[in-house]
Amino acid sequence: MLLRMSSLFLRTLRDDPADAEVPSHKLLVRAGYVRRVAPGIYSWLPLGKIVMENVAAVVRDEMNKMGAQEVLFPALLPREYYEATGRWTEYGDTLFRLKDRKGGDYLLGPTHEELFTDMVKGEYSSYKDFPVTLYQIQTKYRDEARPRAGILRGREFVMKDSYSFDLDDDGLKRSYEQHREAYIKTFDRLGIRYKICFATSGAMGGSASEEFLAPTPTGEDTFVACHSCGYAANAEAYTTTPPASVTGEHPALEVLDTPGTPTIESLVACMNSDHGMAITGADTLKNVVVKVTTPGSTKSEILVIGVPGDREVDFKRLEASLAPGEPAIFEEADFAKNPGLVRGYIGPQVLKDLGIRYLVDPRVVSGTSWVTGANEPGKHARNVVAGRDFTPDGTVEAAEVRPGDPCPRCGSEVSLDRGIEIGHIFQLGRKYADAAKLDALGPDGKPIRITMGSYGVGVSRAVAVIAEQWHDELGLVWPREISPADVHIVGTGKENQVEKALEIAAALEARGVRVLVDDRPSVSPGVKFKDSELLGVPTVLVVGRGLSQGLAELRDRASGEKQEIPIDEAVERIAALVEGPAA
RNA sequence: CGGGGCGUGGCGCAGCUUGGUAGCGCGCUUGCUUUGGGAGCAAGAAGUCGCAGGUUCAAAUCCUGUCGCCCCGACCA
Repeated sequence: MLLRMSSLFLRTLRDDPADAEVPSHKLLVRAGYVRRVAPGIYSWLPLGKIVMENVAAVVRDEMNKMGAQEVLFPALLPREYYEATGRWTEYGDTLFRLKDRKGGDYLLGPTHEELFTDMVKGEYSSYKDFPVTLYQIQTKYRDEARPRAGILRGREFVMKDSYSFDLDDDGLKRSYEQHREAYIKTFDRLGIRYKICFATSGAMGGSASEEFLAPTPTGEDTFVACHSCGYAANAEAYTTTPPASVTGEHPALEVLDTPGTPTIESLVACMNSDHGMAITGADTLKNVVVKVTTPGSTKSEILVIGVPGDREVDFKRLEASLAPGEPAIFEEADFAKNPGLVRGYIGPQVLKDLGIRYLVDPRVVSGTSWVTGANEPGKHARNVVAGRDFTPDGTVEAAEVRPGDPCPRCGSEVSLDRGIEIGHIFQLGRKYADAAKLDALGPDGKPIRITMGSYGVGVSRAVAVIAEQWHDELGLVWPREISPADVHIVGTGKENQVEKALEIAAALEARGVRVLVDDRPSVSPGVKFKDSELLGVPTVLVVGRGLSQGLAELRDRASGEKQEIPIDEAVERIAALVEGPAA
């Protein structure tokens, strides 16, 4: 491959685009890899297209190596497939919907579980056919409420999704492990730093699920990591370690006057000054009311969540815990309709009588004593003992996770970081197989319900993540396998320098090296250097003022190292770099 | 959906308070000079000032409405 900048469809920008915030977005636009067309929708220019293909090629290679077979489904799909699994309605506004000329409902596929399942059902029917794993690299569509961060989170994006079909749980486990290994190899090759995190399976049901999160400051997912045992989990999947249950006598429950204390802060201050206590927010029990709806039903249930007063309820964690139920904030109007719930002074003592379900943080174990609301305006109670004065209906992971919280595996302190999801592996189980009645006929003549796994890699997102993790103040710094070229040859000013650059470029191309050569006439050296730094090709060869002494300059984009080399050795030196020490 | 900001040549922005010739930088075209760090000089091309209505002799500027976009939050791969 040989790209000449004199004719390459490329325009680099000196200024950051006004609408870009994150580094990958700014750089991919400035370096002329992508251009925005509509919110969350981007065009890929020649260099960007090459980079995306390179990422796709790595993903494809690793999928093929693990024995998966590539297929391709349409992006434009009729409603009926998503009707059968209920997702036409469940997916909500995120689904891009459209009508054909006859008024028939169509959608742009956000994922393709239904199609894969249906295809396997159509072709395979014997246990001898299984297991099988299929994948595709497709453009997906999600009408996100708020697309952001350029390529990182678009409404149109390229994704590799694969599905495994197995006869039993052990087979599913094997398929899952194979994908896990393949993903590790894939992301290693892509040069992405990542953390494999336990994840919640959410509304999709199923059991084991892990996310590959690439840590970056601009990430949207929060994950918990333990640096002593290596445990890592999406914040939604973090499990709180409950203290041992407490036995022993507590003084009787006592109701105190605490006027004007609807918040934990004011309550703590009042207790300590007016009632001779020495407590912190952690000694109080905060009770948060939510209403929960289940998809497909219009009724909502009132639910009270009890967490230690020093912690906020993390709505994402609560949602994950309650899935498929969807919690919503209890509003003024709701309180008005439920006079038993006194806003700011709710205590669990009366919930049983009100017939309201009460779930508590795992730290609220039997025998613990709390300061909490007395269900009357201006009054709180102390010595409210779990198991004596109230009995929760269960526990719930809803409280926020904080750095320093205990690791559920080894007890050390965990840290919190942000990351971007680049891969997700997921033991789906039989939800889709059940919906499609996907069976194989067993050796005994009886049908076996197939069990599935689903696995995704964000291909276009990976491009942005690599840019996010591999750049400096000068521009992009691509890992070689992803880079649009192996070497960027800069021929500065003088005509003979450009000629020599082209000559070396041709020789390298003949060796199978992918070359980008800056042969633009009458462009000043400064501009060419800046562009080479912005574009981020890993190796840069400058054919310039040294030419008359038979020298060229070899630069490493990542380290910034420069060295003068005899120009006659340039081809060999570069070929060696590209082919690697082993080859 | 809540909060904040912005719509002016391809890109980045000024002008709006106080109405009167549409301006700057980058990029682009032509010529000459220049050629190791986003060159210089000269001459050019390119804008329904988001849209609609109103006020006015006159609107990018004032008023009303509307559409769109970006950022933060809520929500999602």
